Formats: sequence, structure tokens, C-alpha cells
Amino acid sequence: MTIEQELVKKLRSSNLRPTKQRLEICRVLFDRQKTFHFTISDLAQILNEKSKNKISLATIYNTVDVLKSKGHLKEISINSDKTFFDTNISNHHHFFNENTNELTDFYDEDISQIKIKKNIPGKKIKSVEVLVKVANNN
Amino acid sequence: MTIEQELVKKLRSSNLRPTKQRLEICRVLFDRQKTFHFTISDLAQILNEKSKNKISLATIYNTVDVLKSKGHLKEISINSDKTFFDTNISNHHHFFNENTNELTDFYDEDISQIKIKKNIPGKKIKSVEVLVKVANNN
DNA sequence: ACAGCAGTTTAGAATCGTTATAATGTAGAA
DNA sequence: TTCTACATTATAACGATTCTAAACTGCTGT
Repeated sequence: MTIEQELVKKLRSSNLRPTKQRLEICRVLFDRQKTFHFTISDLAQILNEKSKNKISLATIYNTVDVLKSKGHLKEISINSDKTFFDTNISNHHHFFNENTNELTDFYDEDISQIKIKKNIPGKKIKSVEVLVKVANNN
Repeated sequence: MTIEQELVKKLRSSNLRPTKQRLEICRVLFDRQKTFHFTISDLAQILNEKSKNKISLATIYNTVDVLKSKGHLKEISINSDKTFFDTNISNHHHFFNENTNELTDFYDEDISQIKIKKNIPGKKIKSVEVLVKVANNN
């Protein structure tokens, strides 16, 4: 399947018609090798630089919201200034570089196995994610 | 030392004069047995109910910001709608109940020891915190 | 192919949390 | 008590996000 077909499929599976705006957004999000961490304004800026006819902010918000609710994007909370999203939707962990505000993914194989020894009655664990904050020594 | 003296000390150590508004805020925050998780609007509402003369939102924001920057409060990021604060400033972990949006603390003794097997060159780990999302089974 | 409609995009207004402003009030040192 | 630097306040400003309603378009049925 070509990338373009993948993108269309992703949109259709979210009950979104593959319009040119949405495809443009999806290309930025998903047509890349590495995980992409972004805010709406990052994305809007990239889209503006990339294409001649600009896409309305409302469309960007709507598309990202739907992609998120359908599980194609994940929201990550590091600080509360802005909402970050992640194209890596697997259960994974983050390094947060306090000096540069950069995020780096890491996976279960990079951490010792985590066992939670306490539970909340009547509740089931849905996810376990670790946030490691790092900074320069000085 | 009485609670009231503790509160005054906490304010003075933050370079804040112990005014009646600030003391009122600190009583709500720190004069309690259990950890308190709150948003600014939670706090504002409690303060309004509690005392006759209401405290300006600006004062609440300023006081909380300073207390946070001086390490008497901790900011926690769960979702990005609102900024949450925590009176528990120790390194600890959270359960987030997706059904009720409630937060519960848990500590290192409630989890297996965590070893990070990867590192970021030139950076030092400042904190490791785990977020466990839980929800009803159905 | 194309008409028609449901779904989409858009600019701009509205909203909400948070921060800034500037006038008035007050804690605390002398 | 007086004075000054710090605090408080109401309100304005701001920025991210959501809403609105009018114009536009993909897609289905013909």
C-alpha cells in the first residue's frame, strides 16, 4: 500500500473524508520516519510553510481532535502551557529535556519491568507511562 | 510550632509577607491531613465559600505561582485542560481515574524499583514519575 | 455525467484560563 | 506614627481553543 493510500485509510477509518486539507495535514503528521511530537501551532506553521494555500486553524484543530479520538494520535502532558501530541501511539515513555524542552521517546525495553503493587478497587490499569525529566548537571 | 506559625514560615521563606489573603490561601492548601490536588478554580471556589471577603483571582494566581517556584507546591500534568497542583512535593506517582478524573498518590514502595537503561548524553536524571491510568472494566 | 445533500472548510467571533496593568491599600521598619 | 516598598484588586489584555454560520465540495444515486 502506498503512503498516500495509508493516509486515506487512516482518514476513512476515522470517518473523515479524505479532503485535500486533511491529506495535507496527514502527510505532515504521518509521512515521516521518526516519531513526531508537536503542538497545534507547530503543525500550523509547518503547513503554512509547506503549502501555498493555507489551511484554517479550525480545520487543523478539528482534524487533530478526531485523529486523536480515533487513536491515530496521542496527547501527551508534560507541562501545561500547551497541548502536545505524539504520532507514536504505542504505550511508551518519555524523556523531557528541561533545558531545551525537547521530548524523546523510550520503550519498555529501556526500563526495568514495572509492577504496581497497589490497586484501586474496581478499577483496571489502562496504561503505565513514565516521565523522566533530565537536565544539564550544572 | 503551631500550624499558623508554619504557614507564616512557609510564606516568609518564599519572600512573601504573611498577609491575611495569603494566610487564608495557605490554610486551605496546607492545613489538612491528606495531599491536596487542585486547580486554581478549585482553590478560588473553596476560598469564596470559606471566607466572607473574597480574594481576587490575581492574588490566588500570584501566590500559587510563587509557592510553586519556591518548591512548596508541585505542578502536575495529566491532561492539558487545566493546570493541576499538588501539595505533596515529594517525588511520587499518580493514579488517574479516567472515569472520575480523580488523582491518587502512590509512592516508591508501591511500585517495583525503576531502572532506566538508556540515557541522554550529558544530561542527568532529575526525576522519574509514573502515571497509571485506571478505569472501570466495562 | 451531474444534481443534491451531507459533510467540510473557513474567517471571525466567542470563550476560558492565565497574565499584565495601574490605582489603591497595608505590613513592617524606623 | 509615618513612610515606603510590597500587596491587593478590578479590569483589561492575551493566547489557546472552541463555536458559528455561511460558502464550498466529496460522494452517492440517478
